[in-house]
Amino acid sequence: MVTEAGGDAREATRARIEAAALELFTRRDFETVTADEVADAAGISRRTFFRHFATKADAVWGDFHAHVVRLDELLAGTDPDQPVLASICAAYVEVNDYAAADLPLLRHRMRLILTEPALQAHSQVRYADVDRVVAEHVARRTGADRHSLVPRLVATATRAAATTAFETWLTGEGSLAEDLHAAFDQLARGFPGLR
Amino acid sequence: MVTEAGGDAREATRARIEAAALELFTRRDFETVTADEVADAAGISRRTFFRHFATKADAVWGDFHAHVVRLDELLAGTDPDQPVLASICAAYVEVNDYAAADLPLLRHRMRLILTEPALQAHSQVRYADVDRVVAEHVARRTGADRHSLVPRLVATATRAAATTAFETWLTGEGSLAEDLHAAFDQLARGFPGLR
DNA sequence: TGCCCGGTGGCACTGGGTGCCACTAGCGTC
DNA sequence: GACGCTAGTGGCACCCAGTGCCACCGGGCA
Repeated sequence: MVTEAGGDAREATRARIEAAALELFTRRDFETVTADEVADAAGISRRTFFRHFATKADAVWGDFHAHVVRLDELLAGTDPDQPVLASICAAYVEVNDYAAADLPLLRHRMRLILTEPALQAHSQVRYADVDRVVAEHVARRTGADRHSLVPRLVATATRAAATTAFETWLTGEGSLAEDLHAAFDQLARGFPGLR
Repeated sequence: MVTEAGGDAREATRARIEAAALELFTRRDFETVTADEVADAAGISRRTFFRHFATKADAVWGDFHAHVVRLDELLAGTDPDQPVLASICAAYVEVNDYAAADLPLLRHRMRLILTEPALQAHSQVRYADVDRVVAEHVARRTGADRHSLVPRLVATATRAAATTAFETWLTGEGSLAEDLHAAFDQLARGFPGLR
């Protein structure tokens, strides 16, 4: 294989795989596309595909770990006077603040993740990291043990809010930030009218 | 195969598979146990295993569909004067009201589902049915479209509460009903102290 | 007896994922 | 220039989940 100047050759093939995967998965079903086909489309071997992505599903997620790290940093840097829920909402909005040019890509990606059963299932594993980070933030702010009810519950409930916001964003026309704020607002007010 | 008097022979083998699977998965890891091993332990062939359960993971869940149906009926039969969140909480408590003798089994099952990554992932698919049922209930009660923000959000958030309640129940000593009420209470009050 | 039918077992096949080995290109060292 | 090192790759064999197909076997029924 030709190594194109510098050590970012690996990053380049990774990006090529990612693009090929997203294109194929969007054009057809996720399940009917085999790893071989993605590898072919990306111009690499099946074995190499699984060296870059542990799972077929992982190719859809891009560098999600970087997002989690960023979310963690954002949460750690929030104003202690800001209400906890508001700080989580702000961090979610910030970490999902994509440039306009990247929005179509994000739409494709999220549509896949929220629609395809296999990817829906896989998302649970990825979101576990998010939950851990948020629960630790809540624990820091409240002094509670991070394994106790409130930190865990806030983490899973806010993630539920974020996921639902993504769903409404996909089907609607508003901005993602608006939808996130709307969902968090409902959550923080304890669903007014339903109590 | 010997057909043991009546048409419930199928149900009997299904129960045998389920017991063998739970026992093996609890004793070792879920992933390291092969479908062949479960089939052997249950005294049937691998092919028959997959006739009773579409997935290795499904053997852990028992007849979950019946639970969803029951939850749906409970929600449909709730008092219209009762607050919506309270009606969902009550339905969750009711559908998880196990006899004391069945609690150890439930603990094993839930520990597996909440601990093993593969089962965590699979749970997302099963819980999608629960979310649909709850969202429809909220839509009925509020008059909102069942695909709009509030019904969806209430469904995912209450499920998050229920899941978290199961986690605290597993690690603590309280009753499941208590933990469910505690989680729903936090949720319905919008997390007092965090706003 | 002949027929249907539900449950079963065996077998071959696809596809995801892994371990192992061999090859190559780049790079520094003597 | 020969040497070794390393990162990235390809190929191959293998394991395992899940499926389609066919053959068998038992019980009920005309």
